[in-house]
Amino acid sequence: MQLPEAKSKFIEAWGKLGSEWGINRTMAQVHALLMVSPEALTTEEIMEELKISRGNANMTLRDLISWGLVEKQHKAGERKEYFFADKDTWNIARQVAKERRKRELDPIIKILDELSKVEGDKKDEAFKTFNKSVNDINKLAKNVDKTLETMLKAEENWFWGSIFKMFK
Amino acid sequence: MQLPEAKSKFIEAWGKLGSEWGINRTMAQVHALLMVSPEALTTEEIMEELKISRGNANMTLRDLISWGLVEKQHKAGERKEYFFADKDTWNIARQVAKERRKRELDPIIKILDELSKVEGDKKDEAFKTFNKSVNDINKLAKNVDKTLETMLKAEENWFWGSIFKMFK
DNA sequence: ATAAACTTTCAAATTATTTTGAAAGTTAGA
DNA sequence: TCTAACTTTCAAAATAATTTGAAAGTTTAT
Repeated sequence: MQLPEAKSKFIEAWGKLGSEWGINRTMAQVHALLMVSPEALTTEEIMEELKISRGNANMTLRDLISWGLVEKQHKAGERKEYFFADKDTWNIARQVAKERRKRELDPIIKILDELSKVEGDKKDEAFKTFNKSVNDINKLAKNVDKTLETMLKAEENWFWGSIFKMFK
Repeated sequence: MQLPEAKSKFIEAWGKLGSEWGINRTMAQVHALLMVSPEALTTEEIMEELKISRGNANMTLRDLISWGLVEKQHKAGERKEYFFADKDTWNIARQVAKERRKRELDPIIKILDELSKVEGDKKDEAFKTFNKSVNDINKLAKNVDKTLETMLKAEENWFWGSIFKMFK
């Protein structure tokens, strides 16, 4: 297999994985492309390589920037914007964990907290089951939340810091 | 807030969370409904409660069974099938991790292994970057895979076993 | 063997998500 | 200021995912 073929396989696979995990396929593909590009790319180049429209490229890049996975670069004497992806997988994982925590975990914990407070007849099986399930999920979610928080400040923490070295 | 309202909020929230993580909204909702139901439910009851069609209910229940989250039950002297969800959050988490590992992580590792083998000009920046990114992701994926494997047999392992007790 | 009770299938309809592309907006330099 | 280079927006179009519902299939009891 040659590089160009390998590259498109990688982009395709990353796009598929993303879409299976609720991340827009194109966003994952643009990210994949930038991850294997030594140089920052222009919108034009990305449109060209992935055969996507200008609007799509623009929106996707903005999203990637808001996820903290891509940054804009400017080259001296050029008007064009260049886009560059951090290639440190650990940073990427941390960044994704951080964003998903903020966007999805935190909101559901808020709801679960509310639902934990619902009062009812302690003899009623329906109420008992509801209560137990909601409370258990809430506990699990809070534990995941705490674990992520610890993870995200790994550098400051000897314990997780040493666990993470195992993953590098 | 009363139980019926709380129940629908829970079902709605679980459905939303599912869809954000690539799990069909209806599937997550049916799962949520069964999680708060002390008794096993029939297809009819599920259709009724969630206002979904028979076909949808049937397919969704089959999916949930294939995910290992729901099981069929039969009541003596009845033709109807009843559906019941495991309510132990830790089992649910394990089960989901197990399935997603099999369905999504394993396939991507297979692709990454192939792409790791691609040969090329070691002076070429494009090749070097491709190689490094693919290899790094591959390593991370393999570590996640190993960690999940260990997690999934937690009971047999003193280290993770004791970590997990913190989550129970 | 037949009928009633129940489950499964899947093509077509619906709904949700993503993508396009042309127009509007912005910026930098002459 | 004006214009060319570049970026952003967003309504409409295209695509993808989900859902429906009626027909076909299956099972059980008589």
